[in-house]
Amino acid sequence: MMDTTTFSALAEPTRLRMVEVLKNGPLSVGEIAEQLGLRQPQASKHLRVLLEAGLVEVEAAANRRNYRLRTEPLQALDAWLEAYRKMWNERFDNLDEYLRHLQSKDKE
Amino acid sequence: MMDTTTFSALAEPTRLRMVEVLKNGPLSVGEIAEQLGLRQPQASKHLRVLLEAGLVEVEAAANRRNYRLRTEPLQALDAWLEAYRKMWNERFDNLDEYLRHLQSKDKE
DNA sequence: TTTAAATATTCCTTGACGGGAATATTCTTA
DNA sequence: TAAGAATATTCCCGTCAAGGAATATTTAAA
Repeated sequence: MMDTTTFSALAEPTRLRMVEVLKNGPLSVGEIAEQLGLRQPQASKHLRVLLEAGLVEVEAAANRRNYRLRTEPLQALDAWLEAYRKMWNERFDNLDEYLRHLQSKDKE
Repeated sequence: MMDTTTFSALAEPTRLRMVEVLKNGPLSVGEIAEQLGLRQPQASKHLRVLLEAGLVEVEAAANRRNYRLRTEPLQALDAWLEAYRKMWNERFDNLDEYLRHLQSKDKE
């Protein structure tokens, strides 16, 4: 069963934006705060949550701390979704079948 | 940009379990409550959140209300993940490339 | 070694969320 | 129409998360 940690972390709009910004590559706290219009302490606090959720990792570089996105939790999410993908594919197949049915009737 | 509603709804363990149980098909409130060991009011309350998040839909059948999983929000999640799938595929490609590199060195 | 920049942490307050218990609502059936 | 089953809602309470402000910590540079 899927753990809710990833969902909780991403349920906060600011943190979701952080993840999206980090998609383009690692950034320092200051850069993240600037891009999102946050005060530095709030940026640090949210990054801490993301860190504890395993969604980011840190690398200290001199004065700065660079945060990089980790894909593992997202891959887990992806795997969790697998079971549900079957659902909508299945439904699409049904629709597809129905459309074929209509079409064959059309020929008559 | 992805909406956080789906994440919020799934961040609650009980609601996540509800979604997973509903994967097998629609269930009434009472059935859901029973399967998850919940009191009926709590089940109704959580189902309301899922309903407002668009993760389930209801169909009234006599005395009962049958809740069915809706895949749209999950499909949106799936689409959102697409951008990140590229990341880990890319990384895998790099590893792959590296292994090929090692192998070609091996031949020397 | 003092100063300054970058980042993390703490304290405080407020608002949202979840559970429990009781009650209201809806629909069926006698 | 009254009674009962299934479900929804309300009220209360405790907890927790998030923002603001201030401060601590770490590291570089003068």
